[in-house]
Amino acid sequence: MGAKSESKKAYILEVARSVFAERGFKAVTMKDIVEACGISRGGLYLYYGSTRELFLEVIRKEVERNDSSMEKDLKDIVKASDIMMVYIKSRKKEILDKENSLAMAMYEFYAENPGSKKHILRNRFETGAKLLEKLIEMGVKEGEFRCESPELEARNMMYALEGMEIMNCTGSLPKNAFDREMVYLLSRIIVEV
Amino acid sequence: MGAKSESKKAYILEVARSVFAERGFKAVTMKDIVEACGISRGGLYLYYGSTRELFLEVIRKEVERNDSSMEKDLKDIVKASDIMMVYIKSRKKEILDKENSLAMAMYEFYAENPGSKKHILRNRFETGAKLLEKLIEMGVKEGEFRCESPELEARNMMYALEGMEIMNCTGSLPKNAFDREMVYLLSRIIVEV
Amino acid sequence: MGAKSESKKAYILEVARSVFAERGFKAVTMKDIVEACGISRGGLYLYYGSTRELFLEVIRKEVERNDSSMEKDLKDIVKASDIMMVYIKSRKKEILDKENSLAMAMYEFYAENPGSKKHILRNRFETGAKLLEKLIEMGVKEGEFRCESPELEARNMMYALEGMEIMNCTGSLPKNAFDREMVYLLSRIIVEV
Amino acid sequence: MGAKSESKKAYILEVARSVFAERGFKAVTMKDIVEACGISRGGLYLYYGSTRELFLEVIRKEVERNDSSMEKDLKDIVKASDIMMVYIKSRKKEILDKENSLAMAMYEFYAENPGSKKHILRNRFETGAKLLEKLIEMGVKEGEFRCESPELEARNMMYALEGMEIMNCTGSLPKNAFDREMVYLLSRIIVEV
DNA sequence: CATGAATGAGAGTTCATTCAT
DNA sequence: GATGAATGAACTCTCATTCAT
Repeated sequence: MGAKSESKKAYILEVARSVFAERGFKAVTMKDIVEACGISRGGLYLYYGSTRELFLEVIRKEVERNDSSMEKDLKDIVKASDIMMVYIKSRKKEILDKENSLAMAMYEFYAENPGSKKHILRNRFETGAKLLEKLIEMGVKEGEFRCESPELEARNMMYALEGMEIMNCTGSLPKNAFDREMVYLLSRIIVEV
Repeated sequence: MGAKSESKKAYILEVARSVFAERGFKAVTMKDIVEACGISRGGLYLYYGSTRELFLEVIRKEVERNDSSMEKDLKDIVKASDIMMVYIKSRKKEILDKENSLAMAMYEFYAENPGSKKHILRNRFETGAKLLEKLIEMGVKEGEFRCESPELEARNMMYALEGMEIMNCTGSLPKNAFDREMVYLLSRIIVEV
Repeated sequence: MGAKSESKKAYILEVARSVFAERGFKAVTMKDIVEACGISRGGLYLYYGSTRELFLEVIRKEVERNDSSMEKDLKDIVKASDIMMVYIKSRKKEILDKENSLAMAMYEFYAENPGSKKHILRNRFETGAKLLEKLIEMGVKEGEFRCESPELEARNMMYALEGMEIMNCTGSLPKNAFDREMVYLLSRIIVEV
Repeated sequence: MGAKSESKKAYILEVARSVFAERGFKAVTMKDIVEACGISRGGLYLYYGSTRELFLEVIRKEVERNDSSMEKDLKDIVKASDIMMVYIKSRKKEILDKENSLAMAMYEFYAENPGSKKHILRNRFETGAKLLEKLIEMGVKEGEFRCESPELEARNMMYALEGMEIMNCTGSLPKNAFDREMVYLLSRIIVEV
């Protein structure tokens, strides 16, 4: 156990991720994965026993990747508004890149498994809200931002991001809507010079 | 002539609605509907030929119901903030009543049929945004509200509502989060006496 | 029994005949008949209990019709070759008018019920062979024809007719093939003047 | 690719052939094949996706078999009348061996697919007619046969064979009828010594 | 007589999962 | 480890047949 071919396991996971991104969670069958990977049916079962198991692993990797990617981008940045821009851009990419996004798959998965540990969606929200809150507080201290309730403002931003993500998944987010909303959100807290 | 028994058709639709509310769209099979209705396999096909057909009918009825329910509630109301409260309460009920909500089913459905006519989600967003914008404008005129950009404020509210809806579907919306957010949103525009 | 509406029974039979002519025997369902007739499911069962029952009745009528039609055409004809031409023309119409022919349906039916009484196909062959034999004999006596074995010649003609019929049913009889064959068959027995 | 077990594929085909021979084309279901083969439902679909696909393959093999069987029998034969006897005997076997004949199944199949490429019935007729024509010509040259129009004589023989085949399928060909007809056909062209 | 809603048996098809090689 | 043939459960859909009205 645990041994086998680590590289093959990783390969399967990578392919599975793209399948989930394209088709969501429920619609994906083990057969789909087998075919997308170009391996044998039995071969897949050697590594993963169900789409559920596969998906859990996919999102575990996803979390890791996101964490490290943010960390990298945040090195050497000092201004709060700059960090916020980095975060917003990263979410923008995530939200608008429908082809490559696991969002819908995760919505489907957690709709069926709401109590799941390591709830990546809940986690993403809380982490993001906390980050934004800190940034706003930092910005207020530095005189960049003005805001009476950084926590609530941060949460409002996060809700709006979630809203735009699901709307984009269902094809109901107009072009430019993301940018307009972001400009508006920032305009509410930025101190004009 | 689409006649058959109108009451039975309505009964099936009602049952189907609850099945979709409980299980989403993709996971529901005709067999599920048959069993939930307590009728025969062939009996269901007499009225509806697929889950898709059923679902489209369910949401058509849903739209009708919502429209008429809002209209009823809006009679005799004159203050903008009162109307806004009615709207918010109606959305609150919709969003938090997970057992009874078609939200997840609609997300799944439109994720697969993004270009669909009568896109109820897009429609709901646009209608709501327009309504809130008008209300804010009215409120500003009456001195109840203050707001520099009613359109953007309204859209932000709608995005936040969408965000809370999907978060609730996936079990990631904490209790009270809805109320806290609403209080915050209102606090931003309400003129304190 | 036997009473009901005779005209409706006849109407159903007429419609059923055209359905069998178009689709053969096996492929036809009671539902097809119901729809073609524009009556109710129960209504059809009031008169006929199965496609088999219907088909048997259809071919019973068919025999009657053919018998009487030949008789009519044969009145006042005296020359053997003229009568033969009438018979050949009547078979030509039957064989080539694919849209309206019950041939394929009958082949299917008797392939499943080879021992059936009132075997219309066997009957048609024997009757036709006997007729042609008599005609050839008559023609020989009158000096119109020459033929050493009227019986075998007649049977050969009948086999060829059957062969062309099934070939036409399956789309493998070329245009003009019927006429060429008939000219050849007649050329073998006609005495040139 | 299309590999799986070649022997099993062949086994299925062999069983399917006998089922088609017994029941025709339309009446045969995938379930029938499954049961006759003693394999699982899914197992059959691994190899063939429909009765149509199966049938097409069955007749493709049939053509191959017939071609090679004729070739084998024709080695070392020199007299035209001998070759003709071989052909007639091969058709006799085909026509009279009802249990084992695909004739009715092919009639049903092509009645539904008249325009089909590789129309085996049309082909069989044309090939047979051409062969008989050549043989008659050869025989005439050698003084074995006498015939004014080998082409038309050959076609007449083929039509008669077709006629007897369908009549046998439907149970309307009397015993000995085949032999009587053949004797007659040959008597018309054979030069008595 | 006539209707047509309702039933349930049965065919088609797909896939998760196992297992001999 | 890896393969892919094989199985059987589950789902979709159609129709012959019945029966209350």
